[in-house]
Formats: sequence, structure tokens, C-alpha cells
Amino acid sequence: MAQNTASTQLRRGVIGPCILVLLCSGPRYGLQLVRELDEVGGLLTSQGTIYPLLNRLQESGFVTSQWEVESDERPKRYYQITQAGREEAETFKRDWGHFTQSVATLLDQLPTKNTDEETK
Amino acid sequence: MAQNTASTQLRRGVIGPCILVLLCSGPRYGLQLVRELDEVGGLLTSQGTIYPLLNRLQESGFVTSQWEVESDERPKRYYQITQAGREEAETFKRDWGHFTQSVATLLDQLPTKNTDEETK
DNA sequence: AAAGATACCTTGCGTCACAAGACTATGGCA
DNA sequence: TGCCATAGTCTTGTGACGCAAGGTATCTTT
Repeated sequence: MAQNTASTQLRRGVIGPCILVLLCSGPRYGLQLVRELDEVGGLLTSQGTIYPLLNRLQESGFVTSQWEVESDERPKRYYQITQAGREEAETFKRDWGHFTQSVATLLDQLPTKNTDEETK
Repeated sequence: MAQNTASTQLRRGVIGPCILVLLCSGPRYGLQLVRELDEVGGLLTSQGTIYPLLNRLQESGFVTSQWEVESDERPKRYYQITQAGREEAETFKRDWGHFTQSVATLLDQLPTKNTDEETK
């Protein structure tokens, strides 16, 4: 039960909007989103996160979904972004900018240590 | 019960380290931290957040505290950062940098809309 | 037959920010 | 005297959500 790391908490409220951003450039299916989010700096660690999340996004009207069967392959549920979803993504981008700027204002008070050098 | 806004989720895991950063420049008491965090872009909205948080920081060994009575004033509990707390703050600064960079990589795919202009 | 990959989904857990409010003491105002 | 505001600490209950673990099904590889 190691789901309580510091970075896990940081991801809260971020993964959903990130999915919307990805879907802005085209529909994808669940596992595909898991992989893409993982490639971008490990933004997601478990499949147990994505499916409930996609359900919530759908209930909120930010995405729609339909099953697609491509010859001989396993059926996949593709998610598409809606207009409301696009607006939500843009709203998040603004909010995120403000928020990170606030945190950065605080963090600037701390001198940055060099990570490569040994702390001694 | 409006504690489930989008920005509330973003604050998760951030407020604690922010307190540590503030304490790096000198001891403070509870309400003082609430006010300072509020001034920095509304990083905290409720006193109900800070006291349990300070307890956790103390249990983790990141801060110590002692009551101080300044002539005629109400006693205040001042919190001081420890060496472990300083290191935690620096660790957070690095983690936060990596995390926000990952998110920024994704968000860069979205064109930035002008907030001042009407979306029409 | 066994293992592994791909794809979907559910269950239970734990953390933590929040609202609301309790408690105490002081100072101002009528 | 009563009343209210303010400052300061703290507790309680709620809710969101990321996560690990596990479950189902099919296809391929060993």
C-alpha cells in the first residue's frame, strides 16, 4: 500500500485535465492514455486510476466514448473530447498557471541546491 | 460543502512543503501561516487545514514547536523548522520542478487563449 | 498447458484540504 | 451589565481521488 507518496498527492486534480489535453489532438482508448501519461514524466502509475476517471469525465460531459472494433483486434473504447471538454482544458491551463506561479513565488525564497554534487 | 473545487485538489501535497519553505526564513505561529499562505495567491482557505497539518509535520520531525507568551498577549505556539525539514523542503522543490515540467510539456500542446478577449 | 501481452473494469484503502464550529480571552461599545 | 468582534488554538465529519490488487476475456508464444 504505497499509494501515499508525496508525488501521488501532487497528481491530484491534474490527471483528468491532462487527459482532456491529450484528447484535444484526437481520440484515444484507455490503455493508450495510460501509456502516454506514463511517458510524460510518469504522470500516472496505475490502470485503476484511469477508468473511474474516464467515467467521471464522461458524466461531466467533457468526453464521449464509443466502442470500435478493428478487424480481428480486441474491441477498444475510444474517448473523444467535447466542446465543454475543450473549454475545461483551457480553464485548467489558466488555473494551473496561476497556481504554479504562486508556489514558485514561495519556492524562490529557497536557494536551489545542486543535485549532482554530493551533499557530503 | 464546497471543498471539492478543482483548485482544492491542486493544493494537495503542496501546502505542507510551502509551510516548510516559509519556516526556513524564521519561526511563525499558526494563524500567521494562514495569513501568509493566503496572501501568496490563496494557497490556503481554512484554518481547519493548518493545525492538523502542523501536527503531521511535527510528527514527521520536520518542525518543532513551543508556546511563547509575549507580555499581555495571547499565548502563541511558534513552529520552527528542523534540519530534516529543510531537506524535505529542498526535496520538494526538486520534485515540484520535475512534476510541473511534465505537466507543462503536455499543456504546451494547447494553444493559449487570450483571457481578456471575449470568447464570443 | 503455461505464460505473457492486450484490453477492459471493480473494490477497498488512505491521505488530506475543507467547512463548520467549539473554546478561551481580550477589548470596544452601548 | 450585556453584546459583539477579534485573535488564537483545536476538533469533527465529509468528500474527492489516486492507487494497489485483483478479476475477466482473448490472442499469441513457449
